[in-house]
Amino acid sequence: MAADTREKLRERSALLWDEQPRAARGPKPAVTREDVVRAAITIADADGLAALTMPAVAEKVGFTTMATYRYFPSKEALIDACVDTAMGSPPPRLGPHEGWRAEVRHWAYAKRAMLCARPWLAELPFVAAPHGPNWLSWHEAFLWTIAETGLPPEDMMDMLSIVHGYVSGSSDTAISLARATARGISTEEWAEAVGADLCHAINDPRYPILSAILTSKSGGITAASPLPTRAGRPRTMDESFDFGLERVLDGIELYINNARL
Amino acid sequence: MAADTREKLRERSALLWDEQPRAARGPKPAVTREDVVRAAITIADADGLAALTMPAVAEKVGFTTMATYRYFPSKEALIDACVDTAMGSPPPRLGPHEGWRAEVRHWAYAKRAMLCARPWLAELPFVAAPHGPNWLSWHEAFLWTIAETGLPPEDMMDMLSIVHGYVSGSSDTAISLARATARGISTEEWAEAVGADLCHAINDPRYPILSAILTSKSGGITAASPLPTRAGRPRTMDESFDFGLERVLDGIELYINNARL
DNA sequence: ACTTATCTGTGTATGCTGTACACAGAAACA
DNA sequence: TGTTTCTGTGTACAGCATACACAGATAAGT
Repeated sequence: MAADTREKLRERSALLWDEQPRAARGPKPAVTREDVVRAAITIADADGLAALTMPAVAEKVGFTTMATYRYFPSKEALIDACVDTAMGSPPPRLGPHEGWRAEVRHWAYAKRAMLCARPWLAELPFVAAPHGPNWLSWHEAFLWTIAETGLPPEDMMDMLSIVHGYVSGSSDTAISLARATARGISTEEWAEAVGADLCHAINDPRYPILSAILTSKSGGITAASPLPTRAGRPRTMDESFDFGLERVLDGIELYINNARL
Repeated sequence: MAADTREKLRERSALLWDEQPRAARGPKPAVTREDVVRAAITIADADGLAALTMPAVAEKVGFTTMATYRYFPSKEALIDACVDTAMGSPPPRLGPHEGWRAEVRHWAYAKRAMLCARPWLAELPFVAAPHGPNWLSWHEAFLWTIAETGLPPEDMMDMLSIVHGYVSGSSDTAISLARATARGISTEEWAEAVGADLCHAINDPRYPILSAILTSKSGGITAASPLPTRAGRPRTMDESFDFGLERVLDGIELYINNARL
């Protein structure tokens, strides 16, 4: 790795973690770094990550494009700060007597809700990007919920990886819908666009099972979920997430119970 | 949704699915669409998604930037094709007597390996993007493995969502490492960069549990895994993935067994 | 109070991107 | 032999991230 790259990463990380002392000389900045981040987040919330440009941020804040660079050395550094701020704090835990399973469920719901509320967060690749205080807080909150199980540290971390992985991975459809909604696309139009490609499978010999599922009476694309649902007991997108989460929690619970023996 | 947007999506989808008839008049194209896609994938493999620009693709193929637009109407459409091609075919199943659990495990490993082999795939957000033949094939392959359980269609689709979610979500660390490796960054350097931010938790009162784990004798950052491992039984990144997958499969198995009653 | 160092926001400029458009030549049909 | 239609090229433009130099503002040191 070029020393250049390493230095840049260190600088980005420092911007997230280290309070920089206020400059002694010179005029005071017109706004704070927090103001710039707030403006950037507002833009991303409204018009998506593609609209988050340095000129747009500058205009929102009220000064010239280049002035933004007085607050953040690069767009990457600004986005780092946006991510950590937009992530927010993890939810407060339910209570002391709820048990780890309810707490983990609570955490997972909150994480999913956070990702759907700010769908642009999921567009940012994890490229050894600096992780800030809030990112660590979410991890800490999960570890707290699982600590009562008495699992050894490496198991706790792996449980975090499981639940985090399931939540972020399985929410991509919901996030896609959220992104579409944020841009003024109706749920029906979104479902039509997503479902259109699935329909290519129908009657295609390469996809016998998918085709059977999609044409079975229990299959079908609904507005609430592009995945097949049974007429009598349709499972919405959120219900599918819940269903999957319970399976994951079952697996974790089984391990915990076995580990206690 | 603007009719414009919808039409563009339809065009992108058509490019993935519909064989366009060869033009009758005019000169024959110098290369094929597949050649263009191959060149683009080569660039992305070598230098990441950021290096995948229209000029770069054109130069690789051997003609002018604008000629690329004779093959794909937009960069988005080109990337659609790259994604589907780069994903490749799902692995052949193990055999008729291996059982669903071994088959699903096999599928999950293959999917993870595919994502790590082409880390730039994970950088592309799922924005109601068209899904091509290979994408459907991976789904079909999974459904095949789970079909023998006799679960109803909606359960099969949800199981797919669970495993797909876990695999893609929990592989982000491994993908990040793969991306770094592809760019010539050593594993040690990568681990140092990722671990640096975790270390901020140490002795910070906001992260008591994380701090305790990181400073415990079983904690520590190793080259193979930025997550804590126990000295006696270190769990590498891949082992953590396996461990988590087995928990997920346990949860699924429990449901299947209960459903059979 | 005056100098001087230093910081802020601005203006200008550069190289890169995706892509629109018009054109010249080539290939097949009439 | 036109005529049509498609391919690859050249030119052009708007928008992006960002480098650089500058003017004015500010506060520390004298």
